[in-house]
Amino acid sequence: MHEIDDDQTAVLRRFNRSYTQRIGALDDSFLGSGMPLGTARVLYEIGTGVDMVAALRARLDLDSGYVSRMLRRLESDDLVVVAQDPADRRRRTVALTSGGQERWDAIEASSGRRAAGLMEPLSPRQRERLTAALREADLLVRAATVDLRPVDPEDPRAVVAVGAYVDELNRRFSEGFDAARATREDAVSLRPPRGVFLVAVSDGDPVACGAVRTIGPGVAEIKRMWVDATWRGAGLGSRMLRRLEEEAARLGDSVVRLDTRGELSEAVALYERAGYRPVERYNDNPDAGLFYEKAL
Amino acid sequence: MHEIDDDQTAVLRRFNRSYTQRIGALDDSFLGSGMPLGTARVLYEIGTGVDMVAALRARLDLDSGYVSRMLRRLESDDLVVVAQDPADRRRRTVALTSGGQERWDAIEASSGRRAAGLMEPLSPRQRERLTAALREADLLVRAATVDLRPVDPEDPRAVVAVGAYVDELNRRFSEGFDAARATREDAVSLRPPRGVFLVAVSDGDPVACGAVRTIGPGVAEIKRMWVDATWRGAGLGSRMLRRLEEEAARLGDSVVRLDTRGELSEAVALYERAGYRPVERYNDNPDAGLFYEKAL
DNA sequence: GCCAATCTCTGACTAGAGTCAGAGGTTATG
DNA sequence: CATAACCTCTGACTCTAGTCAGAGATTGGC
Repeated sequence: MHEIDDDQTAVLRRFNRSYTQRIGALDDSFLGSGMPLGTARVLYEIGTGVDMVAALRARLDLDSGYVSRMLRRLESDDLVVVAQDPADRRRRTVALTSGGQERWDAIEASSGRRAAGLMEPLSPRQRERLTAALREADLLVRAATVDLRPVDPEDPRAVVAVGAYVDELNRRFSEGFDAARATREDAVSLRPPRGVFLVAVSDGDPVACGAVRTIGPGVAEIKRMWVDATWRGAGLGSRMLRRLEEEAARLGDSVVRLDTRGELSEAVALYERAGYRPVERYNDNPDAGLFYEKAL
Repeated sequence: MHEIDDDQTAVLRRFNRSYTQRIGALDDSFLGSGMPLGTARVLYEIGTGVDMVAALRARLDLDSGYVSRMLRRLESDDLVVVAQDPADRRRRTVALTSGGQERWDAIEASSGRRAAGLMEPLSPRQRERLTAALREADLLVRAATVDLRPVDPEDPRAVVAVGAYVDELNRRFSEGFDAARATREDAVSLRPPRGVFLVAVSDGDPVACGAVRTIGPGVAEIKRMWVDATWRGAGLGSRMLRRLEEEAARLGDSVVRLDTRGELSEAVALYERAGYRPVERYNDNPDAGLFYEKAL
């Protein structure tokens, strides 16, 4: 790996210190709502559309008993209603009551006011600088902390990612790719022991995917490379590619191939940067025009 | 005031959310130390050189009883020694023991490792982008959250600030300005009811200062404008100037004057941007070559 | 149709963070 | 030199956050 500069970690740590001391106080806007922070966070998530208790727990990474108790409190304050999910009666759904919605709006407004208050002392130009810096830092911090995890091609997150991938191909080439067919195909070849499907998940949402499978003795092929449009430029593609190569090695392969097409210029640039070299057509994929190979 | 863009607060809030969820975990490095976060923070501050219990309390903004208890715990773990301050025996001093220093080093190292771990997935170029963005954000966030507060010219913070101001003049012009004399003069004219002395304090340290005093019927004069070199470019100077003008108005003045010299180009630019216009020499300050005035 | 797995809930805890009221010694001030 | 102001400490609390063990209802897989 590349060495990490001490100055860089120092900047991060310095920022962390000043930030938690100052803006960390933004969290207190939750406190201004008169309920404990944990409870307010739960209410907030419900307001943003999380409608299953299990999803809530996964999102906030909390103990089930703890969440249950907080929901009970919110219920007795008449801010949410919890009901049985008719589809699976073990599960429970949550929703804001009208009073809960009001409270949510109030939290939202107060949080916005605090953010505005923080920026208030700055001149318009400085605000723009701060906003730009935070936007950049946000993208990179998020990108650095997504985890690439192997999932089954039929896992909901994989299905969503492939759906987005196919949508994009259709938007760009309008040639009628079919997401359901893609998933059916993937289910055959892109799972152990012949292949691996990886998704990059951030806040529970898939933001990138990629897969690899063995197509011949010692030869692997990379498929389904996709990065969400808002996440490009943060190095997610190359990270995914690197991980897929590791997976190929683990499958026992020493050569990696892939097909793509010239119009996907970001992808092509990514592959070439990563050391892939053009080769002759090695399959009969009618949608592909360019073929690449790399020896591991 | 200027309107604050909703998009800008949205960026700030989005950043805040992703940040506290991800890097906020940097704080856990304190937790890895086996002691509660509060206690670890206290130990950390002592290690950075805070040597008075009172300073510690002010710095972390904690209840005196609470700090006392944490110190007791650190003492019983043989990490710090608390002793009476001989100069003022109500006060107590704190220092790390050798064991405490070891522990501090360990916390420091682990915190650095975590920061490095966060950056590890990023490519060198992305790391540079992240570092630059955080550096910029840090400066602006700090600048936005300093508070400008009126203090007595003999307040230690004012004395330190004036000292830095005089040092800088001496470095740039080497004409033997004298800090002690400056403070003596300020103590006469730059305190209520005739004048006001403002310091910008960040983390307990003065990072900018400025003062205003009435020098004639309806006429105020601005003095001691200084911004710490590492804090320039964050709008602290114009904020200070604006506040001083408000103070002048409060003193009942409607015209503000000031003197400076052409070599102080940043200062001159600041004044001109703020609407100050050159006027004839209005005093006999031998160190000044330029004179400005603004009607409020 | 049984058994294991899943989801949610309750009860019983622990530990950390922080507040408040005063006691006791010490120093500035008129 | 009395008195107010100051600094630190102890005791007695409150509130949150979070954990753990199981009970009860429900569902999926063989």
